Amino acid sequence: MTDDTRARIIAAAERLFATGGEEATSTRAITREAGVNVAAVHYHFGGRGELLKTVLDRQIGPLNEQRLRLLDQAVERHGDPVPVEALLAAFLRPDLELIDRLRASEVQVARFLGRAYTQPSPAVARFMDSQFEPIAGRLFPLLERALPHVEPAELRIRLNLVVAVVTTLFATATPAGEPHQLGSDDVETQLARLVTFLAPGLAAPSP
Amino acid sequence: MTDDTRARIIAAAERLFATGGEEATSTRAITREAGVNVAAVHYHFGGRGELLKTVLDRQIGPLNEQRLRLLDQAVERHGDPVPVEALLAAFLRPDLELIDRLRASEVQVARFLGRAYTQPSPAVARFMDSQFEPIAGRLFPLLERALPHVEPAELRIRLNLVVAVVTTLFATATPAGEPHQLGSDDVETQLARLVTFLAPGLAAPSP
DNA sequence: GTCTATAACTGGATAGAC
DNA sequence: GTCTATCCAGTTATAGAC
Repeated sequence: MTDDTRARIIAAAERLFATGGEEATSTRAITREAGVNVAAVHYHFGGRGELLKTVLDRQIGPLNEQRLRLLDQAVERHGDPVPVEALLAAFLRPDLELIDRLRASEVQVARFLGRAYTQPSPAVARFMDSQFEPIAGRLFPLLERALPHVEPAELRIRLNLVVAVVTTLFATATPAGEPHQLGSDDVETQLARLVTFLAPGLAAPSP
Repeated sequence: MTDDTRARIIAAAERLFATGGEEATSTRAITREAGVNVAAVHYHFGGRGELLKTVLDRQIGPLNEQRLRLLDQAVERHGDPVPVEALLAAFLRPDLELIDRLRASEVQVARFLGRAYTQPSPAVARFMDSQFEPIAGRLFPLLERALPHVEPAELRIRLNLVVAVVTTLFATATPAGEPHQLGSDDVETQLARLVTFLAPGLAAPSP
């Protein structure tokens, strides 16, 4: 039952990190939730920190793969200057879908991803940066071509503000019963709202 | 020396919460930093939780007073429909100035205020809501008159997105030496950037 | 691989002497 | 008001039996 124990630990950690946040979740709570022994975490992962990185990677890895895929599709569909609205939608959709999945699951909320952005321990910070880099490397040149009238330095700052919004959407995600921050439970509506709000700011002339 | 002890505890707590975050700061660390006895926190505040609320109130209270003052000034200056840019500037300026002060002080960063937004314990969440309510009550009607073409429900959501940006500015504030997220160390420039980015999104037609 | 038992800490809180 | 001493709950981690 070695693989099973490992999987149960990961599942339990995802549930507890999601509801209570990383810092508030002890190894013992995880093993209790998983129904396995305390020592199993150290045996299978080497300690609490390694388990955390494993869990983060399992969430963010697929998210970013989807982002790259959607960006490719947007380029195919729209040709050279991809409209900024399409770029934004490709960038934001995976996040909204993930929040939606987490809200719908038995898990209460999905704030721990937001916390990974806003209050990273140094180790987590390095990890998050390394995950985001390939996305920015793909998205940024496309944004530059879509918005040639905005200076790249200004655009870089504005992209960080977009990321800031997404971050807080994670950090303040509500449970399934309560009303969604973006007003509707439908992901398409949420996406349309976000793009409508963010695209004009990205495209605004430099101050 | 009773008042002195109390003041020293508050000062030490502000320093430590600012650098390490609230959850990571123990009562014992605070009393060590303050050079007072462990029991003093319980004597003067009744416990760790009450101390935290005191510290939060000292930071956020003046911030919101300034916000209300600036909103009043904007109304005086511009007359009935205050332009959305002026409203945004009045709302955002106190935050940017506070971040700037905290960056310049001996304190490394000011992330703990961001954390109070994004990962509040239930008690802190209630406290933060009660602090924000009078601001929203003053700002929202002004926004509605400035942007009559946007439905109030839509506007409410967009205002939350604006707050999300501010939140993350706090949560990810950089130390004094490192480059500022908003590109410049000058608060006026930062404010102009933020308003330029956020105002068009607030004013956009409903999707 | 899994468990018990325990070491070695750190946390908040408080009783009681001063 | 301030201190010491102490309690007790909870944490990571690991040694060693099974």
